[in-house]
Amino acid sequence: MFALVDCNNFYASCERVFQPSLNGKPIVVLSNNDGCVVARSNEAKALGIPMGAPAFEFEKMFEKNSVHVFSSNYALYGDMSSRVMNILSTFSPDIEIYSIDEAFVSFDGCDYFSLQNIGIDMRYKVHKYTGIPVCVGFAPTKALAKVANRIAKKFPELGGVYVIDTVAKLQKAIKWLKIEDVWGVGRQHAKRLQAQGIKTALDFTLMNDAWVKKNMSIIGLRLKKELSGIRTLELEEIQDKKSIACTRSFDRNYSTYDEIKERIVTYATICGEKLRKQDSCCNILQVFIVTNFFRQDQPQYSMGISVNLPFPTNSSIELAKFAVEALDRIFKTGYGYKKAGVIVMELTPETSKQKMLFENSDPKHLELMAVMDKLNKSYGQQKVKLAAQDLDRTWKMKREKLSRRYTTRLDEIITVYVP
DNA sequence: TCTGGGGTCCTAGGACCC
DNA sequence: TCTGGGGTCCTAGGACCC
Repeated sequence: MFALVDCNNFYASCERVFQPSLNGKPIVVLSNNDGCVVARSNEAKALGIPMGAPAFEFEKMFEKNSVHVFSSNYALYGDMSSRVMNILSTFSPDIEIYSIDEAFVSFDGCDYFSLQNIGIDMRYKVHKYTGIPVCVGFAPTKALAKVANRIAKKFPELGGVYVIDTVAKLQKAIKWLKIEDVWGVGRQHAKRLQAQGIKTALDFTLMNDAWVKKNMSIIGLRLKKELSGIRTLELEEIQDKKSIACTRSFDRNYSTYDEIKERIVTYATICGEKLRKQDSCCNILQVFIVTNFFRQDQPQYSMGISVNLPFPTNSSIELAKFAVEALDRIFKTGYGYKKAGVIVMELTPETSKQKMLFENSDPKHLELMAVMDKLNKSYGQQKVKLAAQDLDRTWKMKREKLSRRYTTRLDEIITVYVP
């Protein structure tokens, strides 16, 4: 059996741990630049605030309903996540961290244990040690564990744990689950399936294999089996990333080459840091720039370009150089740019770097980057920069409602008043 | 005025090879 | 006049996830 453990309204719950007075009150957490709503407490959901709602459109509504608004605090969420995952690892050595707020845990060979009780214990310990509420769903396949988790979340009277361990429960669950809520069925597939008269996960499992294969590829076919109780997905090992991206919207429209160039260099530097963290080099680098497509009154332009590097590298200096060369080939004046990004691909391990005949990554950079990474780790992100970056720039991203980094910075830890 | 960011996998079709 | 067959690799685009 698999367990799927999923934190409830994760980002909102993280904020609440350190401000318990907000329990029972509506909370939303915003994306970068305080742009969109990316997390909502149950109370905020009940107010009808949709996922992805643009913050500026809802400002008055937030105020009227006393919604507590937070900028995203990834230092906090990342640390809280690893605490939760550590606790889950004590229940079984076989765990797959599926995202920042959920994990699959394998309980194969535990036939004589009560999974219900294990689930209750997981919930208790995670909440006791971190303050984060979670729900647990058990089932024989991953897709069904997702379903079980959904049921645990949807029906609070179950106590946050649900086990699908009989045919009757399986049938009942997939009959209850609407097709558009199935894991792996997005908007497009849902539309096409509904057009075929498919309303529930059960209907889907009764479909013709050929149709599923043709319209949803072998992924759809696998999903169909999973929902019927036949295992096709196993726990996955943590693997190195196959591509790494740094893409950001700007705080305003940028129109000059120099402004964009500075951003591109910074994004390339960040890609370099991420590459070095997993000991990879990249062989392809992609750069894109786009104007603000919400502004129909302004001329639009978007362009990307992908460059095959002459040698694999993870040196920020070299990546920045190639990124600027790429930018030069796509930048056009006369537009207000709103977003840009650098993506690195075809990653190969640092250790198996191929020596090229004529050109190679500068070996001196290896040590230099190691020193840069070390300094930035001790003194804070982006303390040591390339000269092509804006040295005065501190943090232009809009983050007006940022909470403290309670768990990762000594100078920001929680204050306790003793009367 | 203001609208996020970072990933994965699969397929069809074209280019190319012998 | 008649004009094969079987591969591989790459890429763009589409779908999905959180």
